[in-house]
Amino acid sequence: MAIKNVKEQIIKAATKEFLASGLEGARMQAIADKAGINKALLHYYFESKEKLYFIVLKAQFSDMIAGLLQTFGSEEDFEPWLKHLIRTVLKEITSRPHFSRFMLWELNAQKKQLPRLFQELLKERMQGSFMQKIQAKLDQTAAAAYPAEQFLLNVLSLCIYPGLARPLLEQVLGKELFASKDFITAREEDIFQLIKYGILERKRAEI
Amino acid sequence: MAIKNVKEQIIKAATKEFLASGLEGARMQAIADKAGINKALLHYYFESKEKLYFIVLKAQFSDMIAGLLQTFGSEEDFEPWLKHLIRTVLKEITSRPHFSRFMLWELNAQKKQLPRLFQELLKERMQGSFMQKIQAKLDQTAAAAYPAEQFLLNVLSLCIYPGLARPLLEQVLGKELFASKDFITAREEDIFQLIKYGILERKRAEI
DNA sequence: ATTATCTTTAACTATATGGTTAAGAATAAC
DNA sequence: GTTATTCTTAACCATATAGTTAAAGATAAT
Repeated sequence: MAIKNVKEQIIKAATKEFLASGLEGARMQAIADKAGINKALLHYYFESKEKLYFIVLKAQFSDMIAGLLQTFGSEEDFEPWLKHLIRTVLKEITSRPHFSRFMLWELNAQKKQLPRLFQELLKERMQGSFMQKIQAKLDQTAAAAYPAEQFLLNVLSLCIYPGLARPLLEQVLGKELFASKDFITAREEDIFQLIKYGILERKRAEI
Repeated sequence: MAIKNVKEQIIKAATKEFLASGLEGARMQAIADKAGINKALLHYYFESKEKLYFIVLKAQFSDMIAGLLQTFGSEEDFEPWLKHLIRTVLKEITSRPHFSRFMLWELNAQKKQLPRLFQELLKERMQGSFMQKIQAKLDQTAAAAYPAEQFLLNVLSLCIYPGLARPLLEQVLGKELFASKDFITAREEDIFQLIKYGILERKRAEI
């Protein structure tokens, strides 16, 4: 049976197309081409563009959330936990080069449906309060009472933005930078140090 | 003569529409509506969607770059300079809520034209090497030899990402957070502290 | 072999949208 | 008052694209 194979190929192709071009920008013909089939067969398996779109999206959300939430809640001391966290976010982001870009764009364009879908999946996967866990981790350290929201913003910003703005930054910083293999590992270490010293040492200095 | 008035209104409307929806997603009818005129008059003043698009874009790029480059090159000591820099980036970003989002999306979609336009404007406005100035500033401090690229990435990430991901983050952190007036000022201070301690104290600790 | 399922081909419909056109109305310039 | 410019109306064209359809071919299941 070639069924599942083709369905899988369609989803794969559709994922690429939707993440690269959004719902409006995506072309059903392009999806069919990428999947190596024709439009008629595409509609034989999937009713409409919208249906296919939400199937793709749900899968993407789930994958992403799964990897992240697990790491956020892991039972480690602060420093190894932070390192682990940074590495995971960087890995999840770089392994899905178009996902965050897509999210930021599409969450604004399709403002009714996507936030709801996202919210549902978050609730489904998240047991207990997520922010409280982060706060608890912080409270084990010299940075006790440092707000978990700021912490989360810092980690996400530092990990996600560079990959997001890569095409832009390459114009300013030069094409070579991001291409270098060491860059991500160097970046990983730098983010760790920045947050460690930026939060812990600041608190120590304040006392 | 009502000419300039209408042209201005069209540009204003087009800017909104293009930044919100991109080149493909923007609708000429929507631009005409927003400008309070009809499609015929729109084409009476502007040949085509593409032409209008690039006029809008060039203006936006110029505005943005102007404000930023000035601050980056200002002659101040490190700490006031950093504070000034962070404040300016935050201001430029929050005053153009759709611009960075648009850039990240569209730079990828229209990959030939936009980077070239961006590059041209950067060269035009930038005298002397931009990164070298940043490095010079860093070298005045305890963080001498801290790479200017990492520094720039850190500042931009921390300032730009939260505004960018706001709709997403509000799902996780709650709607109230960003709405609060103090949030931006608190964020401004936190970014400053984070970079100051994260870079300077780290270097001191390493010695 | 026969049947059910999968797949292609190719023409077709419906709709949205960028852009045009021509006639005329309103407004300014002279 | 006459002319040139600005603006509206409303119909129109061309094109792109989501989706359909019908007929036939290929492949697997029985």
